[in-house]
Parts: sequence; C-alpha cells; structure tokens
Amino acid sequence: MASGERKLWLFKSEPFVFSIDDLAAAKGKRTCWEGVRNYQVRNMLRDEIKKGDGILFYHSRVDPMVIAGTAEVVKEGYPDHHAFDLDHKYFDAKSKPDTPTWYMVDIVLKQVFKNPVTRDQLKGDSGTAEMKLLSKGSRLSITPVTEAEWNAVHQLAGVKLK
DNA sequence: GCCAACGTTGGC
DNA sequence: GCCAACGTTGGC
Repeated sequence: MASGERKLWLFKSEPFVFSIDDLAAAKGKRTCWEGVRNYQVRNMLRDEIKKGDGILFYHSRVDPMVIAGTAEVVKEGYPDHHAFDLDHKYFDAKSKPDTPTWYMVDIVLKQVFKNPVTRDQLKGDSGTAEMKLLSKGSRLSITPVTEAEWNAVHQLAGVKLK
C-alpha cells in the first residue's frame, strides 16, 4: 500500500489494563484490540481502519498521560468473538456470530518512544493542540489523527521520520 | 418518539 | 474523589 493512502489514528488504553509494555511483551508484539463497546468506535473499527494504518498508542487515566509509542494495523475489522463467549467479560447477548455487533482489529507494535509525549506537551504545541484527543468531552477510545499531527507528535518525541 | 434517570468515561 | 459530558435505558 502506498504510504499516502494510509490513515492515522490514536488508540487510548489504560496502562493498568493494557500498556505499550504489555504489547511489547505480547507474542509477536501483536494483540487484538478487544472490548470496544461504543458504536462510533465500532464503526471506525469495522469500516474505516485498514491494514497498514498508523496508530499512536496513548496511555489514559495515569499520571502523566502520554503518547507512549506507535503501532500499526495488521488485521482489519473482524467480529469480536469475545462477545459470543458467555463466560467472557466482554460477552454481549445481542451480538450473534451471523450478525455481529462488535468488531476488533489486530495491531502490532512499531515503536516505544524513549521520550513519551505528555498530554501537557500536546496541549502546548501548535502542531498538536487541535487533536481530537484533547477536545472537551471527547471520550472516544479511538480518534482520527492528521498527517500533520502525526508528524508533530514524532517531533515532540524526538523521533525522526523518514 | 420523548426525555428523565442512570451508568460510564476519563480528565482534572 | 469529583464531576462534566456523553451514551443507554425504559416508562410513558
């Protein structure tokens, strides 16, 4: 895929549930992004997020809150089978295998930032201050990111982009 | 179909 | 721990 076609996203995770270090320790540094139970985010997972898309990995609800690194989509939207599993914490009776309600994607770790970018840095930098992540009331666990924001985040992290 | 009550998210 | 901003639920 040509790099110009890829989209960019920010995925939020509470690091005490699943951190970028957990991703680094996972088999193949890969995981399924499970448990999304919000329709707007579901639609993104099902329809918009494609293989090869770039991901900023954000740690929420910790001090400090940071963009901890990057990942990439390796498998696009497919049914979240945990919703079918009666014993699983993400079980949802309204989601059926032939008409799944919930979706997930698989991601693989790309880079752990040596200098994670804090939320305060994002707010203070003109290149990132407009990110959807920072907008008041935005509680979505996945938000789109522009190429310019992606570049600005890498600059703040002290990472050179090719 | 409206909307009040309730539950959850997540920054502060 | 607080609470604003949402999303969902359920009575009518």
